[in-house]
Amino acid sequence: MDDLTEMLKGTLEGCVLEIIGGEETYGYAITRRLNELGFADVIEGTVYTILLRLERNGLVQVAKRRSEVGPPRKFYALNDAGREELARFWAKWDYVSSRIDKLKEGGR
Amino acid sequence: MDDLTEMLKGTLEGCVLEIIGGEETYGYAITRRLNELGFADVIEGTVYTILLRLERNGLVQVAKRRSEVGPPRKFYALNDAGREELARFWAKWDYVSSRIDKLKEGGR
DNA sequence: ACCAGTACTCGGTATCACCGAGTACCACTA
DNA sequence: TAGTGGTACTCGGTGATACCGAGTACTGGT
Repeated sequence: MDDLTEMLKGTLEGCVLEIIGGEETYGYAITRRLNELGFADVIEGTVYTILLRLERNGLVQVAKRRSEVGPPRKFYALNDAGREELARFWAKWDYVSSRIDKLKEGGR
Repeated sequence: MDDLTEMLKGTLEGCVLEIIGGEETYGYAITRRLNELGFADVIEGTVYTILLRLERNGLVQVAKRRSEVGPPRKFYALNDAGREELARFWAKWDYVSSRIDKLKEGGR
């Protein structure tokens, strides 16, 4: 699949929120997870900028812990504001994707 | 529904292509159509920038015609390149939206 | 000592939807 | 005939976002 970056704008951050909401995790692992999910071209730098933004916006709780296989990891977990933002994201997604699907089915 | 602009990036252009693909039409009417479809906050300026981009990228055929109710209209129709681009857009949309829905269902 | 894999930071870029101000055409009415 | 409202398009500039590239740094194995 060719370049998806424009279409991911506004949704990738929500995907990262969802992944963090599922379990406490860290940037490198989130990137791998996104790649597995089919977003093969999403790269570490992109995920880290999202994580820094989430932190700046007070949507996550951060804890630095040592790792046995490399440098320390910054673990992210959703706080209450993050869970609310995630709910808003899915509401928006449902709204937008249903309208687009309707348009696609020739909805008039 | 609150602000959708970020989520529409990369998809709004495709929606415009789809609308033009359905029938030859013009900017003002496309905006009204998008508003009806649920994209209530999409404004004329946005649609016109998309139309100019489509024209610049050689995806549409343009014809200026007089109107009985106002200034002349620029009618847009897809050419072959536009139809190909539209097909690519829907392929991307299907790909991305299915992955995101899977993530939403807790797909692991 | 070197290297591969892991893990994060940061300055800069391109693209896109949006905004605002401007131009202009037409029909209707006071 | 001047004004108003609806129609229709243009263009310079803004902000948000994903991406890029270079850099830093820790660990374990050869």
